[in-house]
Amino acid sequence: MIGNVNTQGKAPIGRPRGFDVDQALDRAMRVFWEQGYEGASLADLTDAMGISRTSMYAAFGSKEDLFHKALQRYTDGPAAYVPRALEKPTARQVATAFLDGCVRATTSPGCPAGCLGVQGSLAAGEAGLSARDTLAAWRNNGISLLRERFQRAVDEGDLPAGTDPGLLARYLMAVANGIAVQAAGGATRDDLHMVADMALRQWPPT
Amino acid sequence: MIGNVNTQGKAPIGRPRGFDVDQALDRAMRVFWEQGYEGASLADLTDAMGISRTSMYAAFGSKEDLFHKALQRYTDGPAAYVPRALEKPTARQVATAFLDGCVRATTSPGCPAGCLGVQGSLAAGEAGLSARDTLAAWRNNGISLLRERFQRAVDEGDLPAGTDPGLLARYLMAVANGIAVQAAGGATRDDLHMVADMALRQWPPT
DNA sequence: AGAAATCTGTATCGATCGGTACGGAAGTGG
DNA sequence: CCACTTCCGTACCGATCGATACAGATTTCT
Repeated sequence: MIGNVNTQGKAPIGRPRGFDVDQALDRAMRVFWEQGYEGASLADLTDAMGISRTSMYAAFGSKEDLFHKALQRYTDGPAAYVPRALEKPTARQVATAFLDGCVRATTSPGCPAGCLGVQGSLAAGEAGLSARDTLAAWRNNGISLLRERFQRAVDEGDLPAGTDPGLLARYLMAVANGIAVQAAGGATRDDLHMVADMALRQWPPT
Repeated sequence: MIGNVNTQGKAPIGRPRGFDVDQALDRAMRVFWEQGYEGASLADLTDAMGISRTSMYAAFGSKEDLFHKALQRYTDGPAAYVPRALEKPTARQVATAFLDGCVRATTSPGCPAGCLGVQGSLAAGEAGLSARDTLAAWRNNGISLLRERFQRAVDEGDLPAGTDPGLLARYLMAVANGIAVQAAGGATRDDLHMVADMALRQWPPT
């Protein structure tokens, strides 16, 4: 009855879904974020989502599918600071906004500490290998986005000629990942903000 | 029959152990390193150690005890670059040796990629909470060691007066953790060495 | 030799894992 | 009304989880 408005005009035939898919996905994202892919059991997930196993499988396919959809939601939600940072006018502002967004996202009150893209599945047994590889690709994609943005900055003269955009991108991502690890270990937002500032102190002059 | 030499002179009564404790612990450390605490099952561990479940429980107590002993072995082995770095004469050399050792340890051929202290249990379900907290404390202890060393450097005039040793320490640990995450995702040693160099480019002047 | 102590392999424990079969409930179309 | 479609709760699947009971094997001490 909730949240399944059919934009085609007609209501879908059959019994309507009894829960809000987006809300359930949000709850699942939190659980994966906090406990990791392997550490989150079906019982943990369905309890948090407020639905039964059957409903979860019918709506999302499998635990792995659910994880992928939760990661997509994470990308569009808590990790939306990444595309926003890429739009900043200068490379320095991109870097600053990226690390600032990372600090905020990994220390956000009411959300699990750390980054789903890091702690979701960093090392895993056989059951979690797929999730691990998915997250590694997710992080590498972030590096690629930063590299392309910094390449553009070099082409535009915003960064000095001869600057290695790939190195800047990997450096920033490494610092962000380190901030995420520290956040997962309980570091405060102020602590990590100072770390981010320090990491940018030697940014190439414009 | 192997490797249980009694340093007290007398052999212990009862049937002697049929395997080398240190070697078995080394194998277990590798499994935890590669698969994480929750991702490493008893079957994975005992298969790698070459012993039965019973022998493992008799010799090490429990999975959690085994993990603690494996972490201690990791501290004394692959992570021994930390105390070595702390002994360097200047703060800059400490920082350089620390990050260099981190890059080497997290990209060592024949060893799992990444750092056991990070990926052993970063996010976990109920079963892995103890391991997660243990590793967070382990990383925080590393920060404390660095901070104390940098405080000494400030006192000795090796670092400029007014330098925040705690910030330097947390910054270095964050970079090291980020390097470990990148290594777990497949970054090469050369990639990460350049990242480490860049992270030190703005180190306070001596 | 015989008692005592320790180690090892098998076989198993109850609990939980991810995933599913099935039937009734609840909505649509005619 | 009725046929049809879909959702949901229960109950259950085989497999695996960490951990253990037990008996036989192997060693030291007396």
